[in-house]
Amino acid sequence: MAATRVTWTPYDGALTSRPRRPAPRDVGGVCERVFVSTIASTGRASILHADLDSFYASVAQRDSPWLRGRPVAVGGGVILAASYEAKRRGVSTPMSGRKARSLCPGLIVVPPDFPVYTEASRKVFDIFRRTTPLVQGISIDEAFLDVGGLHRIDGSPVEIAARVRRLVAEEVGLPITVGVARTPFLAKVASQVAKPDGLLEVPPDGEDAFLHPLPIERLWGVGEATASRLRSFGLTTAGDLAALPEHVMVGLLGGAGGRHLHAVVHGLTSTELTIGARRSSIGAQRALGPGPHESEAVHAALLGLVDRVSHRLRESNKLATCVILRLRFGDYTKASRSHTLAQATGSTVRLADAAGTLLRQASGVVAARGITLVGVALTGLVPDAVEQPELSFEDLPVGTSPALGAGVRDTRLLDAAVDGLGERFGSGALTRGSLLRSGEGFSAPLLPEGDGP
DNA sequence: TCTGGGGTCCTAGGACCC
DNA sequence: TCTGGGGTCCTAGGACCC
Repeated sequence: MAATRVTWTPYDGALTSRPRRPAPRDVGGVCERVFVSTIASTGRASILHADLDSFYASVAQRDSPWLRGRPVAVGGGVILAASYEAKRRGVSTPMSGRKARSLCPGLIVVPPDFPVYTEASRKVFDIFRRTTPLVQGISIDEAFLDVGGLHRIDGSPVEIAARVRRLVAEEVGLPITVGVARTPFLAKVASQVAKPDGLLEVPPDGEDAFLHPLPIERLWGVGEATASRLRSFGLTTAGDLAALPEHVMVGLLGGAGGRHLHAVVHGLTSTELTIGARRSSIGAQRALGPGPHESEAVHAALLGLVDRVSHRLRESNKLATCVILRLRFGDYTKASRSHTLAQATGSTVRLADAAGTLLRQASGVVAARGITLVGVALTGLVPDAVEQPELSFEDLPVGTSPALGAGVRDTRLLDAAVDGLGERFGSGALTRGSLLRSGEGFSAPLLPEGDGP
């Protein structure tokens, strides 16, 4: 630790410009625009990991001055974020609201406000992109920045990090911690160590001194299961792991995990950022409560989720080739079922059919264990070459159907429904204006409005 | 002490093909 | 006809992250 340097003061020096631009690199994907930063010279600490502190809670304290200095948590049934005043009293995430209140009497719990977070995040990422074109977003509140070859700003990485912190404080009003190191992994660990509201550089010649005393849980990627496995072998610090040869680590954790962790504790992870990589899955899930739940209710919830994810799928101009059904049960065990489609699709009807089939296939385990959560994920995403119709359900001259749910946007769903009605009752007599009721999902017979049960 | 919603990546077995 | 190895895809599950 002695070799690390902590800087707590903002940088106010003059700025000069020095533009450089990375070359795009084809990584084999279709229409991928992936940039890999190659500017960071090995041997220099020029990767920043910038991480907003207790993001949601900090936004609440920013917007409601009376919350400042008090223990604040954001969430409801589950704590999504806790201010440092609350964290010091033992509140953490994810934790039930009830437990958090019992640990911290006087805790102020406020509901989340996601549009406000999205806007704050956008402003912070604007600051990142004004700092360097090489920004790799990790989540709504953290990103890596490669400042080894700056676009407009000069100064040492630590000076730039201090400037980012000052700009975020001045322009967005939020505290942010920055770690500076030679690799993204080390920068990430540095920022976690420096929290809250800190700045920590790990100089290249001080990496082992910084990393090796840390408990294994501090290593990015080591969670509860891995940590307890390692501790059962008497391994408690990063230095303990560094003393082991790679093949022993592989024996303990398996191929990829062992090799990765061995590389991590020897500072051998990549120095590059991956920028522009695209999402590989789209999912949604819903907790159903303790239950029991009727199978129709579970099916209806699933259809609502499919509608949501298929809408997001089309919004991002993609098609999906694989549908995954996720289930959670009363005893917190989980199960999943997946189905690969013969052809990629963006159709709510086809995706709903696949998801519904998977749910029926899983009905045995659902009945046996008591379902408490249902989720759906779409993977195998490919670009959609065909323009999707922009019509929304609300635009169409039909009344919404409770069975379809509000916000069904796939016009092909409606077409299929109309086709179904036409087949059943003869075409011509029915229009969209006389849609639609269904008690059992999309493949069930459809009845004209007013004729339902 | 029972926990929400959004993701990523890895493993392992089986099927299938060459 | 039998046997083997390698590669890839599919499926289910698990770990981890914020």
